[in-house]
Amino acid sequence: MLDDDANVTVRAEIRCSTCPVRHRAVCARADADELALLDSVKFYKTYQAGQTIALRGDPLEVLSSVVTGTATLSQSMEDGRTQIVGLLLPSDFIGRPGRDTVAHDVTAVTEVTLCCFRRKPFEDLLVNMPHVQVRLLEMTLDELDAARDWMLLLGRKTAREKIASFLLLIAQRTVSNTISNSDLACDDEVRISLPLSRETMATYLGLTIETVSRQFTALRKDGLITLDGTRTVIVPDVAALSAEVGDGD
Amino acid sequence: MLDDDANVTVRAEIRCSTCPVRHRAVCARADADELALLDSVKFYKTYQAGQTIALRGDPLEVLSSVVTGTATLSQSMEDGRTQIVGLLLPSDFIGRPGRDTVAHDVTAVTEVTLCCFRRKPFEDLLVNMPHVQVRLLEMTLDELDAARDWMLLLGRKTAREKIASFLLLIAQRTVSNTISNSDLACDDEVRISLPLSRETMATYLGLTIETVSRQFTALRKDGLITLDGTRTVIVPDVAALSAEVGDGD
DNA sequence: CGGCTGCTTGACCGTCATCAATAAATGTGG
DNA sequence: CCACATTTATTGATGACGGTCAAGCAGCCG
Repeated sequence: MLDDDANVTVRAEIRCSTCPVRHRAVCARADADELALLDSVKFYKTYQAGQTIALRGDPLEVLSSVVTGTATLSQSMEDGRTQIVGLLLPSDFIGRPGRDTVAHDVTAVTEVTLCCFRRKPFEDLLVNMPHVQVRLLEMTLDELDAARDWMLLLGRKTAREKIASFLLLIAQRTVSNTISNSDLACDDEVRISLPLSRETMATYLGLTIETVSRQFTALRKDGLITLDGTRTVIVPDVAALSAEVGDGD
Repeated sequence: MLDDDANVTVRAEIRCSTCPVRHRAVCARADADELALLDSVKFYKTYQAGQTIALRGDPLEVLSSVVTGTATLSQSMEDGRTQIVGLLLPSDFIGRPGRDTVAHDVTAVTEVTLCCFRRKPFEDLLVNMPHVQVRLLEMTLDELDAARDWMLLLGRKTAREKIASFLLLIAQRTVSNTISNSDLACDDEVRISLPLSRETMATYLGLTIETVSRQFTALRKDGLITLDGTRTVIVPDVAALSAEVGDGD
């Protein structure tokens, strides 16, 4: 995992206390002692957009938290069909203590900075960091819920519902990363800047790139969204878009 | 959760030491002290096929392990479209410490016996049961992997591939529940008795009941399976069926 | 035996994938 | 800064896979 071709490794360039994901990542509820432990062993790595961070089956040597940028977890079939099975946004955790190989391909879709720990030392430290342990279980349970919600989308939703769900998901996550966990309910229009290309969205939603494009056009023609360039979506009426999702998300 | 209409509650009718899931459930690596703690607070409940075990949004009062039988986790949309997001077979855990409401609908598909714990006491005990805590994280990570594998199936696989994947999944889980975790690679034919109806399979696979039925027929005509009644499938050549899956599962 | 439920089969149709051609955005070098 | 090349996105034409609607069939139990 975390191959070193053409990416930068820096040891502890940021103090945890000023870290942008300090209060949401796996260290969220770490006390002073725990934080000092983490701080002493952590290091940063940066990957460029498009770079592979890890491949399924690789030895799992490094665990990490996303500090900035967006990465994907994906699963592929022999003939090339691929499904993104997880979006990794700032504060999300990569890798799992107790496993020795990587379970899914990890790819940077924008420039990504990771806060890294070597796996073995981290696992050893974990015993003495009950708050981190609890937080890790909590985050894993959240991911499980998210994965299961996505299963409903993949198995049962129409292309239009998938796009609407996706836009609202990104809107929600953007809002809760800027403002402090507020819900997205304001009547104002919302500007979303998409971290993903049409192709990546298609891979995430179980669609083709053409269908994604057509649904964007359709939503635009129906006045539910406005496009500013290709990567910025304006949602004039969040409630109206929510009505397209098909369930109470 | 765990409403009491028409189901049986029995306190500690089985000793943990003779429990069929003792070595695979959340208690798998519990030591003598931990097991004694669990034993003193556990109780059993039995649900009939078709009964609702819990509904999304219910207060989460009881956590449990499946001892015998099969249950499903499912997620529904307003208009009734439903996706099964998890199969619960013996040893699987239901509910999550740290949450106070049920996240998904839980339904018994056969008669189900659960080994139950009231949530609050269980959470308190958890602090003193490190082995249980670790096992719980491990099981949650396994579930997450399984959910993500299923996302590939739901998003990218054809109906035929879905059915083949499902049959092999059940075959694998049946084998590893009888023989001790051996892999299913024997050249002999394998008999699978399906715990699910066509309808439930469809809900699990993101298909309709008609498509499931048609694919069973197609696989039968191609000599990949034989049906004995409607609930028993004989796979004469596991490798041949595996070739229909599309990836190295 | 009739009625019920669950499964299979058939006919038809819609959604989305596929193939293909532009068009727009992005990048590169002169 | 513009011409050109390359990637990314849009739009169109067509068809296949799986969904829908509907009828028949099989097993089960009173």
